[in-house]
Amino acid sequence: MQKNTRGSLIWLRLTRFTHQSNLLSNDFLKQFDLTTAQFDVLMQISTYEPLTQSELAEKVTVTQGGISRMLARLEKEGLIERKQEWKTKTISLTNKGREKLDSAFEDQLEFQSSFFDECLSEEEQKMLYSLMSRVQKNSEEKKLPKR
Amino acid sequence: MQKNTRGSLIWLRLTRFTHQSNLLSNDFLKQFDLTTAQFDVLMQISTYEPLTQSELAEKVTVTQGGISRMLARLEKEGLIERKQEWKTKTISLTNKGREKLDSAFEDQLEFQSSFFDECLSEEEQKMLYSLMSRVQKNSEEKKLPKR
DNA sequence: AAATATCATTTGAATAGTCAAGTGATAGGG
DNA sequence: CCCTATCACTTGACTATTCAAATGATATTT
Repeated sequence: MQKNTRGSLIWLRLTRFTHQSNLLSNDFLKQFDLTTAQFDVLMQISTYEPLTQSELAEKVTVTQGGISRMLARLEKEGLIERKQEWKTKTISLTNKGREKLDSAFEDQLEFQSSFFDECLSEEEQKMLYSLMSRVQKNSEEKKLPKR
Repeated sequence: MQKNTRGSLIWLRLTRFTHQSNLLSNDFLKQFDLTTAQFDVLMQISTYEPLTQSELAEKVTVTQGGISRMLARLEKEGLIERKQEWKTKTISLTNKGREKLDSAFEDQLEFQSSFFDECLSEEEQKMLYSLMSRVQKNSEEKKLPKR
């Protein structure tokens, strides 16, 4: 037993890194009173607004239920608006949401980049991006039975 | 606005992949009546048992509180045992836990590997492992203030 | 021995997510 | 005009996690 495969070792590194960087990022974003997940969602809304909940769910790869709860929280905080429009709800940022995102945007992107800048060369980062793009797309294609 | 940095793009791929592969893995492990997180914890226990909760928390990079709840669930299922021993609780697998882990082990490692085997060559996998090892170690060093 | 410090674990309140069943709005047949 | 199907969203029950405050168990100091 205990002969780990290369794949499982890569998988472990990815998992641990993602978890750790999320914690650090949450801690970093505390100054803006945001979480990493919230920042992610606000970014997507800002890029694609106006859009429906299902479209947004697709973008952030979260279930409809998940997005519903997330948006309920963001709405309570006054960062986004939902308008029932036809049988759909249309989502957009409020001014407050846009301001908050703007204030955090540059710092957060810089923060994210620092994880890679600190230990990889430009070339290596390109390599990593290209490898992960393929791996990520591949996983996206392995769809769950009925999502 | 909206000029994403390379770092933030890598970060997004990593996040999306990890999330997606977790879902798929949960779905896969359903046949063994396990979740990905539980498999991870059982693996670590099996490798290092007997060990204390704090040691385990360290291994799976989860907080003490997190490990406490996780173990409570696993104990309820009869997969692990906790013995108060001195001021510490010592954790070990039960026979049931060991059997369950054994039954899932090979399939799960194969499953994890498939994410990479399907789209990367051997060389590329080595590359990815080496890059991610550096990135992950780097993130581990950026410790949170007081963990 | 009593008071206090220290370490390990638990627990309350929260975020973030899943799945699956339920609700609301509208469109189309009968 | 009601019945039903269908899409979009919500909600209940659950896992998994965080942080921070509380509890337990033992060791030390007076």
